[in-house]
Amino acid sequence: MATFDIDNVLQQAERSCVEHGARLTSKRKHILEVLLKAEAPRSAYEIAELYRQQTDENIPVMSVYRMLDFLMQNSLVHKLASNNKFIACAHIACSHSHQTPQFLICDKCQQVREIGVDKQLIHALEESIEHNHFQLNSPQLELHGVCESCQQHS
Amino acid sequence: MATFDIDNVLQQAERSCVEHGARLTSKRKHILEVLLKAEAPRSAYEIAELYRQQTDENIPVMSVYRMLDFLMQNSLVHKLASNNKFIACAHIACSHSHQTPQFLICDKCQQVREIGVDKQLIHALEESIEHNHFQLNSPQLELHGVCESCQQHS
DNA sequence: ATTGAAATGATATGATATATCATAATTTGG
DNA sequence: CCAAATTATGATATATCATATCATTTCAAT
Repeated sequence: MATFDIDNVLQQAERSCVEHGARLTSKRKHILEVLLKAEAPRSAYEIAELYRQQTDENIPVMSVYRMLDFLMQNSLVHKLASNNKFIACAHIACSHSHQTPQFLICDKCQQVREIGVDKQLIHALEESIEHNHFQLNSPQLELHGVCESCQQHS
Repeated sequence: MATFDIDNVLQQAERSCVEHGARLTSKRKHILEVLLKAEAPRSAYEIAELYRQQTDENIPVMSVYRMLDFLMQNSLVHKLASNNKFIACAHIACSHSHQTPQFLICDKCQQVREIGVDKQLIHALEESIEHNHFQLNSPQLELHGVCESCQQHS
């Protein structure tokens, strides 16, 4: 990852938090930065370790969980339920409003692509589900498979 | 649940295992029975506890995990990645071949419905994803929300 | 019966996550 | 500006989920 400008993304995150009256403290920002630099989803414990390496400061895992909660509430980070890891939102710097994320998780290299599935498709899925008299919270999809690069190198 | 005939389902499970040369031992069968009787998804530790209650026999959690693995390999049980719990397949007694399961998980009462999303829809979703040059393993969907009954009683 | 393979038990340990109370930092209202 | 209130973070303990590994038992096939 990190092909984008991390500083720019962080600034945008800052702006977005200010707008919502949320406090993006220095530590929370560092946690987000760790995830932005990571090439793959990380567990809370991995994040704590990376935080130590990158800031030379110790951080309790407890705090990491709390900061991740904050970041998730503000749509800056997503949790992948299928592997209990966390990932920075790929659309922080985008201007358009955030839609429900859909993830393609490569089971070989662990890299994740956050994609925008066709809205009509998602809408149809929602309809089909509401047919079952079920009220969706958020249709976050996590799809496991093999990414293009890993397909070639196998 | 348990509006269906558990014994019948167990017999069908037996038949299906024999066909595939898989050994549905007495303990494995009991584990499946525990899940068939449960009203909601259960964790491996909960299953071990229910097993004790229902058979008056102790069982190591290790063994439960192994037996769950077996049952999953034989499509008799599914794992819900989003909450680390297990559920009996809703289609064991159905004659038609098993398709990839789609789950509606109620975040209030924890009950789960295993639904058949429209095949065309799933197909379209798969296409859309393969457009991204991603090779799907299995499009198991876990969708969180509120079920009909809980919507009414809130 | 003997042997080999599969299943289960037993023990240890790793990995993920939450509860709770204490302390520190920040905001707010006078 | 200060005190109180709120929010954030630290520290400790413990719950919960899962795997590794080696020993023992069961079962099927000869």
